[in-house]
Amino acid sequence: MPALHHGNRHGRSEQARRSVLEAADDLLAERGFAALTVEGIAARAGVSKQTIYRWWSSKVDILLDTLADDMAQMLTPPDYRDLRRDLSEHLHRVARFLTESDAGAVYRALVGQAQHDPALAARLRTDYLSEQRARDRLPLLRGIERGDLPAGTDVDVAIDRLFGPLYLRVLVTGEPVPRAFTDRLVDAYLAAP
Amino acid sequence: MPALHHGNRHGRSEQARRSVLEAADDLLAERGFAALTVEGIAARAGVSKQTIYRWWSSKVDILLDTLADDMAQMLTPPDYRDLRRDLSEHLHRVARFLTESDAGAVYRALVGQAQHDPALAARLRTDYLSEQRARDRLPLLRGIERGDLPAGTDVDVAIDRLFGPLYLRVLVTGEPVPRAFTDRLVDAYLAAP
Amino acid sequence: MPALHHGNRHGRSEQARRSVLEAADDLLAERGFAALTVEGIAARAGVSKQTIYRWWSSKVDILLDTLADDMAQMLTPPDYRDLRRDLSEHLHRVARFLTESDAGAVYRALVGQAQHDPALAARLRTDYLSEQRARDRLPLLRGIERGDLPAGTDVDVAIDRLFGPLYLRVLVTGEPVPRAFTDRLVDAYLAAP
Amino acid sequence: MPALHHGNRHGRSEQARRSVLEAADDLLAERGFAALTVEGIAARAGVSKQTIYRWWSSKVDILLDTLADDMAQMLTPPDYRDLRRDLSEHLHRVARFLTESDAGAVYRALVGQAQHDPALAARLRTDYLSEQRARDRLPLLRGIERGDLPAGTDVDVAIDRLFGPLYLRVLVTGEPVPRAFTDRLVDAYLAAP
DNA sequence: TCGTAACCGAGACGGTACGTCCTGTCTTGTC
DNA sequence: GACAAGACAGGACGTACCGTCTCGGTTACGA
Repeated sequence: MPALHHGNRHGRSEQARRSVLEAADDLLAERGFAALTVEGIAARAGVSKQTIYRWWSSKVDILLDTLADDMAQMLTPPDYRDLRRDLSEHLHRVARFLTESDAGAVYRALVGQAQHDPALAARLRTDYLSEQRARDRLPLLRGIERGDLPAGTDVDVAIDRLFGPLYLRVLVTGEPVPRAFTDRLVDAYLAAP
Repeated sequence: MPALHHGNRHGRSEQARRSVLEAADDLLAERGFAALTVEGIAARAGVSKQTIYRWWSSKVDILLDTLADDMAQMLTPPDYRDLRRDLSEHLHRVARFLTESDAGAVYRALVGQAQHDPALAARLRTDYLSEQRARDRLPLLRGIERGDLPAGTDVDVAIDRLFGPLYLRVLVTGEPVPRAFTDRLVDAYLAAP
Repeated sequence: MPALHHGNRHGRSEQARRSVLEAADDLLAERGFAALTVEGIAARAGVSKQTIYRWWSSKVDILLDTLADDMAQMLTPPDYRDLRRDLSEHLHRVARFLTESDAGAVYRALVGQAQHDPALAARLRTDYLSEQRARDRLPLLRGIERGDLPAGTDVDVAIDRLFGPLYLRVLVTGEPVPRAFTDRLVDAYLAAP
Repeated sequence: MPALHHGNRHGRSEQARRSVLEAADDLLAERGFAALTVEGIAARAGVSKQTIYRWWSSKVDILLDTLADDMAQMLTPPDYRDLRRDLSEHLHRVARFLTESDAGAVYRALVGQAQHDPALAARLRTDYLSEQRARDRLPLLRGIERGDLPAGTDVDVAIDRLFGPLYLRVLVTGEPVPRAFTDRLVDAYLAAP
């Protein structure tokens, strides 16, 4: 394993890749998406622009790369074998991811940018949101299996009802999303699933 | 009354103002937010860049201006003296506004941009979203007054539950928002208000 | 007699005219020709741009106006009935006009600008330089009349020989033009007229 | 030796440099200094504005660059071992340079602009005029060495007397500068050196 | 062991849009 | 009818990034 190298015939430099992703993350957190430029990332990462364009197509592409691992890691729902608790915990984690984590800031920036860029929107959906949707379904599917939810439950509508209000606050109104709020959404859902 | 004039000490040219707003609207619809430039708007509107910068601070500022009238006009909830029908109709109109109208495209672009620009986010909230929130409250307040809803109903949470799933589809997943979906949200809310 | 008025049916405002000429002069002296703008003159003079364009065609036109009186006044050669003294004194005065006076600064700016603007060059020659040339001829013509110079003396070449070195220093090399230098030119000319 | 390349870490593109200088020269000759713009030069040269600003600070800076070679080449005095002939020929060449050559047009434009711009004036003097002055001194120094001129001759005043009338005609009066005129200046100088 | 291929940094290149400044024209209402 | 005020279309300014390109240096396999 070549560990850290500065370029050779055997593949890209892992060091350069990490520097770029970290620089992009840092600059996004420090200055925001609007002030994020490929030139800035290159300078911060100590990397040439060419190296960036060799491996990524744009600053958005870099951000998508930084997101890949984090989402699966942070947003996999727990399994307490208790529907209410599973939902409550998962919603709370999603809320914290979106509002407090660096990865959440990247996510919000990408969802924002997707409003201007249909190609990004499509890519986000196929590569990221569909996987997240699959994770979000898990607690509900387990609930159906256990008989805590009726067999015919429309899981997708359930997810829209549970997570929609959360996204509304995060993306539109900017209101905080405390646990009391997410728990109330769970209550409302369970009262009329 | 000076009606249409060409700009003098007594104020700006109404003709120039309208040309700019229309040009911005058209270009957004035709090419999208990313391809929208102040230079392009100026050229399309037959107006100098200086005139644009005299009255607006950025392309975002222009778009905010195009939005002002449309929102109040398109998104005022009807009053059928029937809570279910009021909510159903209003949600449906909001859904159509967001997904089908030119003004909705402007709105989505601005919400997207607000993810990158806290100042825009703040301005959107104080100048636009709070007014819309006030309009959204009306059917529910009337329902409470009529006794169709309990006196202690938390109207804001109700709005989050009713509209959140809609925004999730529009801004994130890109799924369509048919009337069947919005009606289902109304059903779920009324089943456990 | 309308004395000072603010614009009316009785003709142009003398106050506005003076303000503009003074403002132009001051700004040229303070900031130089390059930083001189019609807008700046208007602001400094407390006059509208329209008023300037009503009476002058450009900033150059204003400067020409400021020059008109000064040149005749400052550059009329004295008559001591002594060729050497007349020439010495006149050359010295021209040198001081060009290097030390505000009007000289205007003159240098206009000669500079005339290198870029053939119309200005033509106007300078017909309206200003020809009159100055006529004044410069006077001491020599009087010298011929008195018999101090040969009858066939080429007065124009004489003027070129006497004043050319002076202009070379003022316009090109930037060297000072002390009286010793101008007197030396007179000596050289009189030694071989 | 990389000869012609397209610009990289090892230096600028010689092709871009030449294109810019030629374009500036052509445009000055065609339309004059006032109509010369950096944008116009960039467009004509097929070069981006950024490339121009990377290497030159203004259109004046470009023109200075075009002048460098031409002056030394066109204005080096000949050596016929004959003072009168050397001076006559050199003056005539300078006159033709100033009035007929493209480089002379550039020179006149720069001297004109130097009236508005002290920094340019200083740069012209240190980088160009002093070298030219050195060349202008050569015939006179050789004349002194040969004994054709007195040992104590003030060479600088001699140059002012010989060239001043020429510059007066070129820069101020616009009169032609035929060989008869320059020869007459030589005669006058040699009659009273 | 040395050539060679892939990757690296550096940075110049042609472009596009930015936001500012000034030009010269115009319109309005006052004096 | 001249004036102050100032909005207007136009266009050049100088700057910031974009995405592409070429260069010379570094690394490590394979001939």
